[in-house]
Amino acid sequence: MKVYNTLTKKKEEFTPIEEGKVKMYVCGPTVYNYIHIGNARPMIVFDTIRRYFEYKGYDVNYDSKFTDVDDKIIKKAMEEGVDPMVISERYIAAVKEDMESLNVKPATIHPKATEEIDGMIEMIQGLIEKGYAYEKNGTVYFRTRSFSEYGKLSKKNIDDLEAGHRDIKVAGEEKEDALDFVLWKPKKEGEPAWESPWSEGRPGWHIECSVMSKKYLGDQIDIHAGGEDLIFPHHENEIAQSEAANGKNFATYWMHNGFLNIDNKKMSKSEGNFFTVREVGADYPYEVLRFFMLSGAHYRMPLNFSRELMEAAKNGLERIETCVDRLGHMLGAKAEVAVAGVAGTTPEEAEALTQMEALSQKFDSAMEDDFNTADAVAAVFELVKLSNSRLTQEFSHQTVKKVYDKITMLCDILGIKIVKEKELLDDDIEQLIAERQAARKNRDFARADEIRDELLSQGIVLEDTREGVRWKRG
RNA sequence: GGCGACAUAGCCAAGUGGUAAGGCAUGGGUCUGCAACACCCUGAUCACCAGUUCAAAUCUGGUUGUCGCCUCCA
Repeated sequence: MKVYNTLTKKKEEFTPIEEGKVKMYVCGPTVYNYIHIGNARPMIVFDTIRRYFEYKGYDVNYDSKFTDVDDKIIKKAMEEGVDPMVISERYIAAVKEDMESLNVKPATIHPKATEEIDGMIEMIQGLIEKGYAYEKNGTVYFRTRSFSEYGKLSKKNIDDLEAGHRDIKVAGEEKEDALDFVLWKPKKEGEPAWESPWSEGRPGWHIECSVMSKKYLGDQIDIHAGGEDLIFPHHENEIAQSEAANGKNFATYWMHNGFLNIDNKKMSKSEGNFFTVREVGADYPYEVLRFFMLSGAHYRMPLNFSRELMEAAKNGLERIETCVDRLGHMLGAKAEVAVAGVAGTTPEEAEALTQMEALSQKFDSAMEDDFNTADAVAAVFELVKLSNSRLTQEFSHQTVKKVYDKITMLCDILGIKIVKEKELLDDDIEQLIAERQAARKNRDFARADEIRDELLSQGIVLEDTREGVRWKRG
């Protein structure tokens, strides 16, 4: 399995620290609002990567934090006149709902920053003792230049940073060096705060991840992931903190997803061009959004979002759903002959199964190559084509079942729910469908169409297939 | 100013040396009472220039263009 590593800028063979286990940490959202579709990209991408590892038999320990204390949360709390905890708890609940909608598995552990303050104080203390950090008037800074490898992830030259045009010295007049960043800051009036040896205050953003990763996964982890914008300074600072504090290499592989853009421009609140997951969910089934994210581009590439692209994704996904639905019906209709015949006994069946295995291999190869989901989806489409064009009622139950299981399993690795739960229709709707069939038999097409239109108005779409009438929610 | 990514058919997109996967859309056809589904057919020499090679979308150099990071940000 090959993984692209931001640290080395190469695809590398994946070798876990501990045989058969994957320890991965994914930076989670700051909970001050409903998540937007850009936040959803890493969730979906890294959930899919996790699912693939699990499919390959790895025991995955997946750690993803919530930043539940931060300026934006405090600001929102003040606006609403409530405790910041009210805000963070509200949006943590919302994020979890959105994750479930998107079929993102809950992490093994979802630590919250406010519940890990002790560990942060401990790590900061250790950094001070080792000379990597210092305190000034209640604020603790990381002494960036003391960590010799600073810049190794973002490939930044520390002197270029200082010479850069950016005005780094905003509020840091008391810092020893403009590059130093905050580990602990004293509270301002009305802000939530915790006791510490230096001041009553709260931790800096970067230290959270170093601590929440160490506590639940240990000093060294296999994969650390997040959006590409986190490479600098967030992940660079995490490396400095963790490696300085623990004296060990932090993460073996650093993975970063590309951005999701709107009209080829980065989403931003100031531009007003962002959509929440819920807004998109109101217009499209959630699995379409997930499918779009996985099929629309490789995870490291930028991905453009538009209604047109979502429509294309919706149509494509429906093609897969229709295929699986058909196979499901074939299996249902043939249930009584389940024991008849052995899979692959006819040349046609054997040939179909051989091709199925080849496509399954193609899927795996795509995923093995730095999780190329777009290519993996292509393999699924080819499987659909194989099924639609080759599988007939003549095939044995076992062969059909194998193809059905294969497609649904591959979709499951991608986290795409392809099989709709069996819904039951009302008796009177069943009655109408039966009546329409009778009308069709009598060539009373006017009545048949009338019934079809009536059902359509109730959101039920009828399709007359060779295998009988099928319905779906439109 | 520093660092980096990308440029493949109408649209999205895979493809890192041997003459271009897949999806969406379009057009034609088959099936069907009709519709829908499905199936068959239909399309690109890979931004441009130069070089390396028997052979390049795929390697090297350059040009142009788009985007990102350097500040909270997935």
